Amino acid sequence: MHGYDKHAFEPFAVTVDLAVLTLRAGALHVLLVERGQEPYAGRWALPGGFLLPEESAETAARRELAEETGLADVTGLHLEQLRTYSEPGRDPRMRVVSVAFAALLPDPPEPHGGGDAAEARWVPYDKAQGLAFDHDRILADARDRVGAKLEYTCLATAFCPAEFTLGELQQVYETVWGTALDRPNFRRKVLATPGFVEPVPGAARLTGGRGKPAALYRAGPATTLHPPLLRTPREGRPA
Amino acid sequence: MHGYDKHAFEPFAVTVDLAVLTLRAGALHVLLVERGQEPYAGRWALPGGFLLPEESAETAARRELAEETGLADVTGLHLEQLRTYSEPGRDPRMRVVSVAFAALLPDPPEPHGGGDAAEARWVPYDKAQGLAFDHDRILADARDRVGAKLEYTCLATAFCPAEFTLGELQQVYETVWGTALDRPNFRRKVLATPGFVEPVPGAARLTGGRGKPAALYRAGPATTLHPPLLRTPREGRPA
DNA sequence: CCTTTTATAGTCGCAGTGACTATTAAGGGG
DNA sequence: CCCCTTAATAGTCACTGCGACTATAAAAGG
Repeated sequence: MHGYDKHAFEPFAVTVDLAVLTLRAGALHVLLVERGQEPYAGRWALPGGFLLPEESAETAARRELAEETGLADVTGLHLEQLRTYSEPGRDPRMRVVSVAFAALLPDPPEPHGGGDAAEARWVPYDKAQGLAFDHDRILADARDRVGAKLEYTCLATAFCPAEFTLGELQQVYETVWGTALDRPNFRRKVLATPGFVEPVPGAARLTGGRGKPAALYRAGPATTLHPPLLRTPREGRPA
Repeated sequence: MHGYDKHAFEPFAVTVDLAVLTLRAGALHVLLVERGQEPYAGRWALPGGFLLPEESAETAARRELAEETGLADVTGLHLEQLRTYSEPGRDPRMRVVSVAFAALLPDPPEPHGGGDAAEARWVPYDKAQGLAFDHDRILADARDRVGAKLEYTCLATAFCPAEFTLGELQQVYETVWGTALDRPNFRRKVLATPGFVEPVPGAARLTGGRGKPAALYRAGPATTLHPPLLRTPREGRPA
């Protein structure tokens, strides 16, 4: 009803919390910071902080992302607003409303404890439990959201560098979903989806490893996948 | 970084805004209220209001929903958190962070202007333009979200009464998506999806109209649709 | 040279689906 | 009462997307 002029209103502290996700060594990792103060001193938590007076939540999230990762340029990175957590009592000291974001990084830098001396570290998703506040829930929501959006959007390319192989793209799906995918079928599906990826014309090659060199692709103009790349549980195959 | 103890923080006003959607006469309608005060006096806006000190955003949204619709019991209604709008300047008077929700109603009551004398009215979605604040955008986001979730969740039943015919369910899809669907195919698809709907055993009948009476169904236990009910394949190269 | 490894190409069969036709069960008008 | 209309329900058919699988190509290593 927006009767600002008639009703008194309670002021709230507004923060952003970030679930910064990346892939390291074939496993999903999340950036955590160690809390130096009460409450939850010594516990790990998602990076985050207060909104400044002239910032939107998105702006604040991107600022925190830059501070926490130490990356010079975070403008190209995918930021996804998850939802807002506003339960009374989620912070024992005061009433805090927090807007949660997921951020997807292709190449994880070694983090420095940003402005606030607290240590920052990449932690495998499965080991990231017992976080401060309601951050366990936020992190779980982030993974759910990202996993779901892989199905019907081009979000997977946000985990990849500018140029990538189809094998790397497939690893994104396999790692986030925790399932194995058939390589020829994945390839057929991705290439059949218009605008998902486009080949890098200057031919290919990559991966100093063994085997036949793979062709390079970059993200295409599409944002949504038609038809979607559906998750179908499949037993692990002998790799 | 949650350095509450080190940094000063700005207090914000936190509100909820509701896009209350329903189907009347085969068209999507939204509940709007007329503003009585500046800014935007005389303009239509989405219902909403401030969070009370001990309320979560969801609780506040449900309270506002009850006040604005005059419904005695809103506990069964579907509330969907959309996103949070926090751009500075979205309210010309003060810094307001607003958590937006979509609410889905099966049977639209005639609204009374809730607590705040302002008039409330059902407006066809297509006519709801030029709203106050950034409510045009919130309303568009609500429709996008609902339309998308119809594809892969059971959300459509939230627009239907406890018992409904497949024809009514199909009208939900057709109205929200703005496309016509083939009736036999829709029927086949819905019945083939386990847990989507279940027949009301006491046989059927409804709709005082002409034609063969339709069987009645109620919502099933499923929440997601496997496989999804995809919208008419729209090919695209956006941008 | 052969083996291993990884990328890429192609085949086969089934399930889901779009387009369409047919049948059933009501009401209304002559 | 008969017939027309209306709407729900049943069934057909061809195409396609996809899962499962096999085969070939191009590199590195021994």
